[in-house]
Amino acid sequence: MSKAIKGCPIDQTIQAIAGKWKAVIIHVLLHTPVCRFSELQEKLPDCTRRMLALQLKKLTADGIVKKRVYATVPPKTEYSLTSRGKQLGPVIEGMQDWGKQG
Amino acid sequence: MSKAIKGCPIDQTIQAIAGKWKAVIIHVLLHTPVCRFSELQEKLPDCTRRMLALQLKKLTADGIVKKRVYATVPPKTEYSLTSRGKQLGPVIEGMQDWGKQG
DNA sequence: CCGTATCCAAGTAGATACTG
DNA sequence: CAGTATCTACTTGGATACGG
Repeated sequence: MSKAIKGCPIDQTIQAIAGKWKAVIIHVLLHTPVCRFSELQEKLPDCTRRMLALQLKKLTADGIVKKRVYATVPPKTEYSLTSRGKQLGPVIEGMQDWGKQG
Repeated sequence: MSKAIKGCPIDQTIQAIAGKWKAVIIHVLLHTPVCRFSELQEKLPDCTRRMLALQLKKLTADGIVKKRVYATVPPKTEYSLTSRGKQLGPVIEGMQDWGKQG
């Protein structure tokens, strides 16, 4: 999302969870700690495969989500939150609560 | 930000605070409850007048910020959080904390 | 099953100049 | 002082088709 604001912690966080899907993906992973790609798809039916893969990549790059790949046939991957990712729990739940009151 | 995800509270919240500036504007207003336009400019030197005005408009439309205009010369406006806006406090502070650890 | 590639529409952000 | 207008560049998100 364009450029970061220098020395602004909030902006760091915004960049990490911004976009249409990242926060909801984290929310799913908070309640389902280990998730396969197809599970995430089922839980987020409005998110295309492309967007899901893209956002998971960003989340992984930011150290929020970790990915485990099993070299099996058919392939299998599991996504889960890192400890840093889990620390976003209160923020995400707070967003959930606020949204429910809207 | 494109279209809302049906029946998803988190998405509501994301849409309300997304973008490069809205969350930091709210943060300023949490610590300086009543702010003139020029005060906000001073506190957010990297935000152009245009962006500041735009985001304040969205925040006002979403019922997070309220605006008070004094019909004086020179003109004077004051921005503050609505009660609904203040309820975002914990979320915004949580984002601040998480970002500081990054 | 788990993605990537390509293409396109829409939104977001910045620079700059102008106004009541 | 507190905005708006215009013009442009970049980013995001969706549809669809293809690949390991």
